[in-house]
Amino acid sequence: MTDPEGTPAPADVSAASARDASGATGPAAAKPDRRPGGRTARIRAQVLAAVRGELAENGHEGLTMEGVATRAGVHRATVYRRWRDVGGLLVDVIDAAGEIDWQPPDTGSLRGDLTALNEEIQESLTVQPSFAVALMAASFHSERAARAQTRLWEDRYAQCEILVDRAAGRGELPPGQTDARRLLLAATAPVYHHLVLLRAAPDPRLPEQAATAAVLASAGGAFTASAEGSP
Amino acid sequence: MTDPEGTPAPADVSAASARDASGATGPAAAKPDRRPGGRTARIRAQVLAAVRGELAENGHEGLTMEGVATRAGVHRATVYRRWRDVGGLLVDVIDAAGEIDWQPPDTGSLRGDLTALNEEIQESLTVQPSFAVALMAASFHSERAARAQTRLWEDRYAQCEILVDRAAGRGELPPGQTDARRLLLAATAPVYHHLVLLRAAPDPRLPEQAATAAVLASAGGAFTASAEGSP
DNA sequence: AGCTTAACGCTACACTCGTCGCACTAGCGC
DNA sequence: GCGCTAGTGCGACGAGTGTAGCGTTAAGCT
Repeated sequence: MTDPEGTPAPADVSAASARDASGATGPAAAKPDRRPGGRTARIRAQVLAAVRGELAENGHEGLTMEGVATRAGVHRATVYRRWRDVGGLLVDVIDAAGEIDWQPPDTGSLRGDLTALNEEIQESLTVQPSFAVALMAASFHSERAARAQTRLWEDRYAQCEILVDRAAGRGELPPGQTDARRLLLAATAPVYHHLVLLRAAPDPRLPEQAATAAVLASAGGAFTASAEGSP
Repeated sequence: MTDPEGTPAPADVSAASARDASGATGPAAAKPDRRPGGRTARIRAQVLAAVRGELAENGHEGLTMEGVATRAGVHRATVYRRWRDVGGLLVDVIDAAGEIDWQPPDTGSLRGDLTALNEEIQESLTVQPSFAVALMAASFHSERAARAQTRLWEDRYAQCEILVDRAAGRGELPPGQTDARRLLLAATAPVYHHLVLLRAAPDPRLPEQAATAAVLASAGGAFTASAEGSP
């Protein structure tokens, strides 16, 4: 009961149909899709729609396996077999959302880019229902949800490194290799911190102010590898 | 089932004995402590010790009401009556930890203070068992735990504002009223973000680097009220 | 010491959660 | 069309969760 996903093998049921682009693991290629035909696909669509509906009505608190199954018109056992737990449902919903084609903002200035990025983050944490908040809540119970959350943010940050490259090309950053990851972390973390940990009301000026602070810090050489903190 | 603490009145059972210093609310004063005598206090001590023990052994996942009751040698119903849910237990444990006598660091420089503060935060999120992580997990399920978490961090940040005041007195900050809260947020948020959301391994240099970045940003006037973002 | 009653122990109950075995439906290949 | 079987529906079960009623214990007060 302490480790809900201790068994490694039978957990790829939903991953088989959802995650095909990044199927770099071995067993995924050996068993790509046994029977992806009409009924299976239809049930998956019904269940994912039910997850979205439940999330919209009851929030991430009211997202229960039985509620999803009832709303989808599917038996509980089917949902348990294919998605295992709430984290698996959320992972599949997010993967199915197809946000791989997300692009970081490009406003012409580093400060503008970071501000736009922060506004996106603030909205993703504020909008109802918030998949980001639901995934965070689930990540404390489901290891798969935790990995999905880490992967999601990791991909986003990797994509956002181009913002720093572009800024360096425009000469907005001081000479020396700036650590893009630390700059992005400093710029975006306050928004997340303010909304999730402090649970304060969203401040419409915070995205810009956090971005400005990060730009100023980088102008001071806080994120350059030639600074003092690196051996 | 969707709202475990919809009833407002009977939720102050544990608050009666735990929260006496900040009893600014009305009903707390009307019924301060009906019978705080030997048995009640002893059972509370046993239960809170059991919570700490369960947390240390099984983590915040394995923290269940029945496990706590069994370990404390107390009946389940008693734990349910006095603490209502897991969030109530955590709230009481944290209140009982007596962290009112916590003092922000004083190293002689703003950067040193913020670095020391960040190292404390990093340790509190890294140490096993981490009450901070457990409280975060519980805050997604229990409204009382969420409020306790907000209150805890709010108090900490309020106490830390003295760091900014001292730095201003030493002339480390630019002229103009600096927003202490935003400075602290910018300094501390990256550590939390890095460990919780990105779930990355603790970086021993991150506390110092985040503190340095915040100091540089404040030197650039990012947190002064006379800057552009304030009407 | 004796009385009052808040608080605890105990039993029983209803309910949810997650799993298992079996029957059956419907893709898929022939 | 016709088998084969992956996938689903169904019912039942065990374990865990939370509540209610009632008897018992012991704290607080005179």
